Amino acid sequence: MKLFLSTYNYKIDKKGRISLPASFRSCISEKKSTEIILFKSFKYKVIEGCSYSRIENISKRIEQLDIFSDEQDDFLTSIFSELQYVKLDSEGRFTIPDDLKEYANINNEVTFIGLGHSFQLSEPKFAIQRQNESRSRNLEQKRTLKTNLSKNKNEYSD
Amino acid sequence: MKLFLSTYNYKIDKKGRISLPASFRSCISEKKSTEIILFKSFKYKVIEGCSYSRIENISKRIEQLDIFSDEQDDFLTSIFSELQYVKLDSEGRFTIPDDLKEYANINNEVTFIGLGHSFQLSEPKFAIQRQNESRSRNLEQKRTLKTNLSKNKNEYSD
DNA sequence: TGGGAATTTATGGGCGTCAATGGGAAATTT
DNA sequence: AAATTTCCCATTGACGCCCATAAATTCCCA
Repeated sequence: MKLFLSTYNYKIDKKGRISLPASFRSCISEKKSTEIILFKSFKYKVIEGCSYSRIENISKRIEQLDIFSDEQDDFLTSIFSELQYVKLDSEGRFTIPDDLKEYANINNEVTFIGLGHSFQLSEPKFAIQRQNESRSRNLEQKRTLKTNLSKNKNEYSD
Repeated sequence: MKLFLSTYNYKIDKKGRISLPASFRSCISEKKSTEIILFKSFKYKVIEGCSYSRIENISKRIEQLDIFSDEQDDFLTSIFSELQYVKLDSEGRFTIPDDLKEYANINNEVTFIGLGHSFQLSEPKFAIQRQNESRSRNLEQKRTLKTNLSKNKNEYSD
């Protein structure tokens, strides 16, 4: 599976439809999938999205690995119950469910943010704010970043 | 994987296209890849580039961080959302996204600088300036060159 | 080893396709 | 029937694909 990358700004049309960025479509189209999964981010007032296969993987990890405390498990369970299937039309567009739209303060415009195996949908101004925040937090903690990135260097050929 | 080496000066044509140096193409063509990844350098007003497989490796490292930790979250947001897929045409050319062009003050001409596992795209005059600076810094620190090489390796690995 | 042939590279331009967006008509629902 | 959803078609600008060419590079063979 290709990774969800980059940032896109799209408009919601009068009928409430919005295009999933073409590069995102190719991230979920292994079996010409016409569905995505959307849910409320538990951290921020944004919508989280991913492919169905991602949900399957997370589910397996929770079952097999015992690394989650009861508390976290409950947390995850509550997230799963909020997952929604969302269909894409023949042009690759979809409609954001009302409750999610409200949760993320989304009106006419949406910013898609790629996060590797998932993506976020958010109100454009809030998206910029979040990107700035995480960038500056990363810069402040530069040393942690370097250590982590170079630690496993030898495992990879490039 | 072959390393990105050397320096090249290429022109942007009327349609906004520019050739990826042939030697760079052979660095990403493991599976006849026709995509590169571009993003704003964290350090300078230049564009950074690499192969997709390099991003996959970084992704794997980030995945090893705790799920839902602020650390992982900030990495995902600040790194992946800033990366852009850029396709090469059948002649090995690509178009530099407008926001990156603006960030690096690029107009008609571009200097490619090989950096081993990645490369940089910059405004030609700025490229010369940067090369002079780093050359003189290296001369000043001649005695500690060996030590610095291993240290710098990590700095440039992202 | 030299020098011409074949290939590759950097660059140019035409044109068809696709992406993002808009809107109407048919199908479904209440 | 009114409202919502699904399917189909339209538009515009950007981009991919194709073909072309001149310069540079590599290859080959005498």
